[in-house]
Amino acid sequence: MSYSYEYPKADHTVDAVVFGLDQDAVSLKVLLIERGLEPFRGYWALPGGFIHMDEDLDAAVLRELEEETNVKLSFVEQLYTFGNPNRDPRGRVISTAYLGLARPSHVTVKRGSDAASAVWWSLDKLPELAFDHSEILEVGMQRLRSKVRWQPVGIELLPDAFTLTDLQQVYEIILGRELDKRNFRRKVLSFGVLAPTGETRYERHRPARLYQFDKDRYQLLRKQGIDFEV
Amino acid sequence: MSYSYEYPKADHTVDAVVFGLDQDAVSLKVLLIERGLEPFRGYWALPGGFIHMDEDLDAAVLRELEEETNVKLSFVEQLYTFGNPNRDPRGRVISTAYLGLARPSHVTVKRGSDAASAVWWSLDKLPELAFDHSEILEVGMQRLRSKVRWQPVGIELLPDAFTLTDLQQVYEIILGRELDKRNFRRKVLSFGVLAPTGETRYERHRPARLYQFDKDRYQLLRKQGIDFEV
DNA sequence: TCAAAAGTGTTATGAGTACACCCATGC
DNA sequence: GCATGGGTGTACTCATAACACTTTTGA
Repeated sequence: MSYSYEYPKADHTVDAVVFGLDQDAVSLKVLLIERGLEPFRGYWALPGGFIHMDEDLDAAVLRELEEETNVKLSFVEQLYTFGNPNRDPRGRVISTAYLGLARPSHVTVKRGSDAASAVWWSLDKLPELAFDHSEILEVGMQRLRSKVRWQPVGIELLPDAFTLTDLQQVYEIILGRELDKRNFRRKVLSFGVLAPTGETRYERHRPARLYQFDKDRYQLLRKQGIDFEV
Repeated sequence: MSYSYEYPKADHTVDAVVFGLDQDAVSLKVLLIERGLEPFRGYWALPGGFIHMDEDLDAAVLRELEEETNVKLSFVEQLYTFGNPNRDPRGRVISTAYLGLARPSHVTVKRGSDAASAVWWSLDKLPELAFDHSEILEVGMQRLRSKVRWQPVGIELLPDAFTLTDLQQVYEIILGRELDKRNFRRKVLSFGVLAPTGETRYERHRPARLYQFDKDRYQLLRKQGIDFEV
């Protein structure tokens, strides 16, 4: 069975909006690459590239991310497909954008493939981006903000063990407002998806209890339709 | 400036999951076409087709819908992009799916283009669908159900003037559960986006007040971050 | 006068929010 | 002993949810 289409075809790319935390867990960063090829050579852009003919879109994102930045994701979901006919000077290029989250421990940026370099950029001092990537980034940020209200997104950004203050800071960064410590703790603990490791972390002051995320219990509650609004 | 890519390219289509109400406003239907061409000739499928090189994705959906079914939408948004390499026997075809809503008054299905026929199907007795369209339809249904909790989706399915009982029935259909009449009315009226037309509709029993949707006021409240959970 | 859908308020419960002080450690 | 962040409980407000009867019309 063979069907042939001879008319011109669009190209298809994937691009990833990947967020991660700074080491001090106090600011949110986005992963950008410096383009090594035309067009927009020397500009900063979202990591991504052309899909292969035999790979799924999700696989293409992970591959491109691995090739260009060596970053592995703790979370990924499809964001939106951008198809404006003029969004790419090379011609008709449709791009499916993904939202990704990475833990700090997994971030070891390397040189590779089409990218001249790859760096975590602070969201408050971004460079001009190639193509329509500013628009894509904005959509990614909106999605992150709306996700955080219903799902324990913060956990995907933190290391395996973390303190409740760490977690609260992540939520405050993403939501862009301060939260009450007592209310926050009561709320997140009431979900029953956080378990103390028994360990503590001491840095200069009173040691803080470390917690870990109980993924099985989370999946169970999700199936029961439980929301996790903070 | 010219960049040429000679490797094989995927095709790109759009498909639409379009919901509408039956005349009696008591059941939710989905718009399907009967395929007139191979592959899956004679099967039922979501309306859609190949995008043109110079048109935006949104425009492509509306065009295909117009060509195949003559249905105009009161609401449309992008749903998800399906890119499994084996989803289409013709080869690599990536499809961006859209969610659409149509008012009953706008529904006048016609013959045209690739479709042998176009019909509103009840959701509880669907035929086997072509390609991965069952999966796409399921994603559309999920999106509709999650949207209904935050946005006055019901209004996009009803005619310009409607009774509160109409509106409640729409919500009950989409949510799949019964709602309390008094609570529902208090809630939807409290948003302040419904205005009585002054008219009533009488059919056999006590006449019901007709309402219309105040779109300007709705946009205003949305900008203020107001949610519309029912 | 009866059948059928339209329309209307009150109460109880639970969630969200605001708020201030003591505790454990390093220096 | 003091500076610093860790850790805890109560009271108020507001939204949700449960619940039953009267009104208006056509037949």
